[in-house]
Amino acid sequence: MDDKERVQEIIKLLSKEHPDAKIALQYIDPLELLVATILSAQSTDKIVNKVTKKLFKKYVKVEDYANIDLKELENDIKSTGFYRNKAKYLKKMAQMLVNDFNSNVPNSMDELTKLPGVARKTANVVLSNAFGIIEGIAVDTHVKRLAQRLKLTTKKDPNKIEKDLMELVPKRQWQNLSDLFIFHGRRVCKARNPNCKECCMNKLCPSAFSF
DNA sequence: CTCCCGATAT
DNA sequence: ATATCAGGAG
Repeated sequence: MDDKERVQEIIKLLSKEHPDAKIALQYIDPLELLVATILSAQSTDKIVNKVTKKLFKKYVKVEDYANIDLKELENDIKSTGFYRNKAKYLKKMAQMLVNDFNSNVPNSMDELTKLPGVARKTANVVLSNAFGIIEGIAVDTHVKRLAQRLKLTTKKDPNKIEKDLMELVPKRQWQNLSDLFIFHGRRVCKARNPNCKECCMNKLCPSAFSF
């Protein structure tokens, strides 16, 4: 069986195991999702959701981020880590949204990736989940790790991994693939001590039991 | 490539 | 103690 057939079997098995696989970040509009996704870098959805619960009551409009004192914003997001960079990105991003995008979150890859702190991963998450627009596959640390272990790619660069996956999987499954890999990566195919014994697709994985 | 960085699991 | 967590910029 070639890789295209193998990945279809993988998706089938993962869908059965994780029928609830979908984004775990809490948000009610594109701005909230954009902010939550930026905060999620090298953090967990659990921590981000805890932070945004308070954050989204205090910051409702882009102007609220654009006008805030940087130190205060840093303090509000501190527990997500990388808080100085993230605060700087959020404020500059909000200023750009006000100045160049009429205070709205844009809905195209080109426009989103112009924003400070937003590259393809964040843009893909916002486009697909907030706007229903599929332009690519969100390759985060989990998608990267699983794609490599399953040998669906030989690349290291997330953008190249995204390209390989896009050629391997039909567009209608791009979103689901990302969600399934993230769920499975958190629960079973963990970075440390992956649970190959309990993994539903260990027969399809070249790396199974090799850790 | 390095740097950013607190919270959590092992 | 240390690796890792829904990354991106310089």
